[in-house]
Amino acid sequence: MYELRHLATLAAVADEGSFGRAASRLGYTQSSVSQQIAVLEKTAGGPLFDRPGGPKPVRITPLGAVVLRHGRELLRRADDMRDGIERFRAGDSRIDIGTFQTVSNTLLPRMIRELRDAHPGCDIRLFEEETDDPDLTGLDLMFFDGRTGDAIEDLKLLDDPYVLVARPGDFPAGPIPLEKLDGLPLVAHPAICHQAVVEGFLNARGIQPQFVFRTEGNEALLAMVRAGLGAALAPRLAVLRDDESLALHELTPELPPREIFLLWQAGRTHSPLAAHAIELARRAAADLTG
Amino acid sequence: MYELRHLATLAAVADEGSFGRAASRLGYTQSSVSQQIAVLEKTAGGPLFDRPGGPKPVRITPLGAVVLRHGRELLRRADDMRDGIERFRAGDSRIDIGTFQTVSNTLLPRMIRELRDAHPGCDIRLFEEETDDPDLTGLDLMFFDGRTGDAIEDLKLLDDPYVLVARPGDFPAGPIPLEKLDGLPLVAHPAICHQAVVEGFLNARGIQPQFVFRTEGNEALLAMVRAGLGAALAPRLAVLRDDESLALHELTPELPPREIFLLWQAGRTHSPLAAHAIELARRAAADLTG
DNA sequence: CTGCACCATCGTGAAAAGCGATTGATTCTT
DNA sequence: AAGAATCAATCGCTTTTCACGATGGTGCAG
Repeated sequence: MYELRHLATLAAVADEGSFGRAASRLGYTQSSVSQQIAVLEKTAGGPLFDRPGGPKPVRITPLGAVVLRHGRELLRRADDMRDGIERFRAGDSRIDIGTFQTVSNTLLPRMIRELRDAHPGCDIRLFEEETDDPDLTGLDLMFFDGRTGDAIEDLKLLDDPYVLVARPGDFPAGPIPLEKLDGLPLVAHPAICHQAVVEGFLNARGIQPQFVFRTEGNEALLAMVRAGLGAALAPRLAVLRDDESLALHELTPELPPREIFLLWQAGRTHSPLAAHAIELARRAAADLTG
Repeated sequence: MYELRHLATLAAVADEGSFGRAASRLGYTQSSVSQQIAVLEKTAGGPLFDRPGGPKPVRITPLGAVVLRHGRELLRRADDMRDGIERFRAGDSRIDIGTFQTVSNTLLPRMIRELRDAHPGCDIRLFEEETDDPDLTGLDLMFFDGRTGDAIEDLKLLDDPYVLVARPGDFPAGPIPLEKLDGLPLVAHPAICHQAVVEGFLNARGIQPQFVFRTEGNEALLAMVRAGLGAALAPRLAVLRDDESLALHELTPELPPREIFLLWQAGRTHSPLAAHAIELARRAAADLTG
């Protein structure tokens, strides 16, 4: 088996025309270089250099030229490999992240910005999908509002409490008793993911709001509220900014908050980029709640 | 420094999904594979595989994937190198040979045929040049009618005696005394290389033939003899085949024979192809004289 | 012939490779 | 729930390789 170390020595000898000079260039002794070339010559099956003797430079043989040509190519590729690994370790690589709407509007922008600042050359790819059954294949990380299967590890980022969003004046200020929701016309997200959990919670208590409109789009949801179609039962973070045309009411007792997790395939060792992304997501979530 | 042996092990583990299976595939023990991967992981600066434990297969990490991708490329190139060296050693390569007319017509055809038979894939390139001062740069071997500089080694192939070529009946059969050449109208090669030596030899003895025509072309030379322009003073091998229209006469005393050598750059280690070519030339020359 | 520059070789010590046995962890089976 | 099975890590040990310094031989120049 040829080894890169020997090929590097071969190239140095060819460059320098002398075993001794090659040795000092590489930090070896002359005898070591001599032995390395001898090993290479045994492997190749013939002499790689002609040694004229005396102060004349050694000259590559035809066989040596063949080995040298391939060897230099190999050494160049090995350098490429070192570079590639170095860049990967520096975070200059790719990360694929799954997300969903609320996260895309709240956590993600800040996290992406910070990640790009820290790793200018990196390639961040986002996949937005609203589903009950997250598919992590091909993704390094995924935001999701719930825990899932056992081949998946998670980090809980934050609790996103449910609130009632209404037009100012429609409800008295302050928390609203849960029973008031019974029969109330509401707009809401489709009954998937955590929305289904919340509605199950209400049903279990005999509270049955009247869902008059469902949409995945947060903006559409709020527009319906402004239009007077009804109040919205939605997670707090779905209401992006302070908006004077909308009033937010806590509920009492509280509904089970939507829990937002960051998921990844169990047992996976993260790339530096992914590890950093997890930390940034954690910090962004802490800032959002705090 | 990364080593090819470790990269081969890495690839085997990635293929097999198991240290132990990779070990038996490569003829190592499991512990050896474990250590090799550990070395690679230290070099790369992080884990290359996730080990779930138990019968689950190990899985490559993102960092491992980077190393593996480059490693496979390196291993592929190393295989190419082995192939290249193997083919070279099998003689499946190139040889550049310098020659001149007489050799091209006598020794070379047989030698080339035998060389191609022995090395079907080889690339033989011929460079025909008539000169006093042979230039071996870029040539593996060169035929020449004389020894030359000190940076050149040679193998004497044969003596090519000078003969007088005439029309049948122009001279009595048998050897011709050298003095008969004095004043004789002759056709001959240009006075270069060994021809110059021969004419110097005649001059030193006060013999001055009358050179009525000179040409490099052997066929032209013989055609002039047939046409009756004069006899030809030429090396024996310049007269290719038995030809009833021509009579060959030895000379007495003999002229210094043209010596035909095979030359190469001094100290050079020959490729297998060149070594074989030398041997074939030697044998062909022996057959020609014997 | 002597000095010089150069490579090969030898002996030695250190490092690495490789192996067998054992341990510890995890999963599958019963 | 307990045991069997699978698998990687680790330890102690031997063998091989690596690297070094010293020495010797060789071709060349003064």
